[in-house]
Amino acid sequence: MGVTKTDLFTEKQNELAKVAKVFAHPARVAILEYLIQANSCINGDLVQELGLAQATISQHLRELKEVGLIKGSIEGVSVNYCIDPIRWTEVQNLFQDLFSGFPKISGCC
Amino acid sequence: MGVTKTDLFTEKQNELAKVAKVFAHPARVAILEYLIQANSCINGDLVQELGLAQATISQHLRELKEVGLIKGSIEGVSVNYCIDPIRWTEVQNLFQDLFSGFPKISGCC
DNA sequence: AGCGTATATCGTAAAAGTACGATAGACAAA
DNA sequence: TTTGTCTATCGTACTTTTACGATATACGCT
Repeated sequence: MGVTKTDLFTEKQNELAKVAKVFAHPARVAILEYLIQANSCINGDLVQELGLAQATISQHLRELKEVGLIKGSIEGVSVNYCIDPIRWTEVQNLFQDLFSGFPKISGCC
Repeated sequence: MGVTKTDLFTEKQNELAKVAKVFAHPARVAILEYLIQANSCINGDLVQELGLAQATISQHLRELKEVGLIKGSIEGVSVNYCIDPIRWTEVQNLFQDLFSGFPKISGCC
């Protein structure tokens, strides 16, 4: 995207935006869902599952890893990826805070 | 971004990604938070509050409107924006479904 | 050592996002 | 009607994202 003026916003707003960016691509959502039901997976699984090129999957995995939602452990030739439960809950709370901040009662427009 | 191969993914994955994209910018998060605490606001309020150009705010408001999270009603010269409670809950559930799908017990890596 | 498998990284083309000035349209007040 | 105010849209410059082929690296096996 273009330049984002992060200095205009609070740390929490920037953090939420950064995490949301990771959810903002169906491939990464699909990877997370696959990880949830399979518990763990390797890059190759996802190439089969999603039909994207290996390089593309690797790139998505890196972005998921960068925000801490997943972590990988080397298992011989391959790398085993899985969800980080601590970070997962952390991120869940981040969204929860925003969503629950809105009182459904306040009818307006 | 580049081209996203939406046809490779489920409708729900694409929908979640599309909504997440809206949260993926701190300005839009800030707008939503402002709307939550103020109940409603106009474009001009946000220009003051956020320090972005009027055209930029308008652009962000449009994206929020396009996914249905907010709606605006014309009020004389200005437009009153507020959160759509129905859509808000809908989106909340979309994220909730993903987050709650992961059973915290499954230790792995 | 040599081969096959698995992954990460580099480089790149195409597309989308961000921000803003300039402009246009709509309304209220003078 | 003219002026001032508020908002949306257009056009544009710049940045980031997406996807993939090509390549490099690392490991296990023979």
